[in-house]
Formats: sequence, structure tokens, C-alpha cells
Amino acid sequence: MHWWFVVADEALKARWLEAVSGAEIVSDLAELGEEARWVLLDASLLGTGLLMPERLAELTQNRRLVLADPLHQQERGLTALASGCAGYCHAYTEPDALRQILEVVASGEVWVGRELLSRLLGGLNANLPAPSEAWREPLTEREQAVAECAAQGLVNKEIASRLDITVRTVKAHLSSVFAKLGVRDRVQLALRLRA
Amino acid sequence: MHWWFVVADEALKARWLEAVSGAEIVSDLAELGEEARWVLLDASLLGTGLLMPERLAELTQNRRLVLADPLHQQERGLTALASGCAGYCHAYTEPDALRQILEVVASGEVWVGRELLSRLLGGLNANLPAPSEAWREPLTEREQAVAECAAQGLVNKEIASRLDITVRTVKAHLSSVFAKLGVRDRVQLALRLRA
DNA sequence: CTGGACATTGTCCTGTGGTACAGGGGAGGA
DNA sequence: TCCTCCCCTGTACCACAGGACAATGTCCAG
Repeated sequence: MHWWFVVADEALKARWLEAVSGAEIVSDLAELGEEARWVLLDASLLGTGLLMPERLAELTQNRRLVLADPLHQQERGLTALASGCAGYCHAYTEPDALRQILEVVASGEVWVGRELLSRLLGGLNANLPAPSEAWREPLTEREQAVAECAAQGLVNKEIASRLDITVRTVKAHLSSVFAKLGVRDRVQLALRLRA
Repeated sequence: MHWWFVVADEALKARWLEAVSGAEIVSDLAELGEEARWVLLDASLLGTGLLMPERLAELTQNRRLVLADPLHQQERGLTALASGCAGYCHAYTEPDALRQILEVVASGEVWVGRELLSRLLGGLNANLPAPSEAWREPLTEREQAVAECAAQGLVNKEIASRLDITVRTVKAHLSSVFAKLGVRDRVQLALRLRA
């Protein structure tokens, strides 16, 4: 995991390096090569006051980009995330907080501060569509429970412990589930339940 | 910062303690006192299959609550977050990932996984970084090919035939993939690649 | 009362998954 | 030339997955 910092301001650079020493530093976006897969970008280097979704989408192709914005506003944050950024934060956020943000992004997640999250949750739609659960129809309650566990990646021992039954019972239910759903093993079961 | 784990399942407890040793353990919600300000709760201990927003709102008053859910579904995650939870994750998430979640929450932020975030950003024509590609980064070309096959539900024999290599070579690549991606078997690999 | 469905459990078996230890060849960079 | 990494492969081993065959108990509808 190697971070690239796109930052021109010396004070900001120092602050970021406090969070992640050893990062590669460039002061202009044009200097970013394809090898820069994990990037922290000072939004002020984007050139315009506004965040251009197309520009951000272009920049975020084939890389994880965290946008550090001196103008820390919800609208800009939403635009950044909606345009493919893997995180949005204040440019001058505390080094400890910045390190955590980069760690979260490095592990594959997307970083959202609580303000943005609150904003997003505020627009929650009550009538959310239900996920596909057609797989449940032919199964008994116990079979469903065992199937869910298996599809979540648990081994038979763990399922037995979780549901307070023996491994033999787990196998019995799984065999029945496999037959009813027409899959041959738990990998295919997991794929089926996630479809 | 002192975490309280509300968990009855021994295997789950051990897993959580791997993430945060020294946490206070209780096996029933009734045992939670007011001193428990940072709580990780096994959702199965809520008593009903459904997540009750009123109940969650009650539980999250004056405390940071992360809900660890064996039934890891977007709807339930949205309900949890909208009801005041500071985080929603899979009950059996990897200890390293769990530690990171708890660190994020401990620092005052809210934890949201990428699936939930994608849902929340849905109304904004979300263009989150492609989740299906992040797993490629640490893998060699051949490892990627083998991983894709395994994640599609193929057994080792079938993968060997398709890629024109021996079963032993398939196993070698898979073991390397498991180590690099931090998964323990091909079910978890499949889930990871589909995340 | 009977039969069927569901849930649970036993022993036994085979094949697979996954790891350990070992090794060779090719390509590319220092 | 040497070293490292990738790709490939061998034997061996153990644990697990999954199936076969068998059985019991509970509940409920007919």
C-alpha cells in the first residue's frame, strides 16, 4: 500500500506527512502516473472552485482517491462521493484522523464523515425495495437459518455452535438445502443467496 | 475508551476479543449499565428477527452502539443507522476489520460499509469505486484468474482443467490468494469478490 | 390412531480443501 | 552472474465437506 499525496501547500504537506510518512509527494495532478493507485488530493489543486463530477470520475478511474477539501461542505462532499471518490474530508483534518481515514480507504472501504452520513440518512426512503429472497420459498425455517450461516462463510462447526445443534444436523439441513435449491456446495449456495 | 461487548455466543466472543482484548463482556442486554458508553452488540440478542427502530433508538441513547448482525442485509443496516447506531457490520467480520470499525466509532465517526453507502448514495447516481476490482490489487495475474474461477463456484478440478494447470497448482495459487486477501477459504473469497 | 413433515442425531465413508515441505524453470533487474 | 519473483509441480498429511444409511421424537392434519 503506497500513498501518493497531491499537495502544493508546504504546511499542508507537512501535516499530511505527519499522518502518513513515506508517502510519495507530487505538487501537480499532471505528475500522477498510473502507478499512483492510492491518492490523497488537495481539492484546491483541481483548478476550479466547483467540483466537477466528470473530472472527479476521470481521476478516480483505476485508483482510490480521497479528496481533502479546504472548503469542507456537505454539497461538495456528496458530489465527491457520488463521482467516485473513496473519501471526503477536510484538508486540514487532524493527522490522527487523517491516518484513520486513509487506513479505512486502504482496507477497501469508503470514508464518510458523520455530517455527510447524517445528510444521507436524512433522505432515507421508507419504501425501500426488498432484496431478492426467493431462495427462501422452498426451505423450512431451520434450513433457511443454516443456509444463511453457510452463505455468510461460516464452516459447519461455527454454524453448529451458532444455532446450538450438532455438526451432523447442520450437514443434514445443508444437504436438503442443496437439493432444494439445485446447488452442489456452499460456494454456489453463497452465490445464489447473494444474487 | 472502554468497549462493552454484548455477546452470548462463545465463538463470536472469542473472535471479537481478538479484535479488542480487554473489553467488558455481558451476555444479556439487561446487564448493560449506564457506564457502558461504547457498545458492540450481537443483533441476535435483540430477541426478534426484525430490527425495531424504537428499541434501537432507546439503546443508542447516551451511548455509541455498533450493531453486529449475523443477518447482514442492507435494509437492516439502514434501519440500524437511521435509528441512531454508530455502526453496522457483519457479526463475523474479520477481527482486523472489526478493530478498525471500533476505532472509527471510538474517534467519534459513524461506520458505514460500502454496500450501505452505495445504497445511501443511490439517489445521487452514485459512482462509487468499483468494488469488484479492489481485490485484484495485491494479486498476480494467475492468482486473479484462479481466484475468479473459485469465486464463481468452480471446484479445483474444474479450475485446473479450465486454466490447463494441475490441481496442485490451483491449490498453490489459492493459498496465496487466501493469504493476500485475508480470507480463510473459497466461500469467503467468493463473498469478498462479490462485495 | 396413523402417516407425513420437520428437526435432530448417530456411525461410516469418500473426495475435496487447504497446508506443509520440497523442488525446477524462466524472466528480469542489480 | 546472482537474486528475486512468478509460475508450475510433486508427495504427504490432516481436517472438513458432503453423502449414505439409519434412527428417534414432536407436531399436526386426516
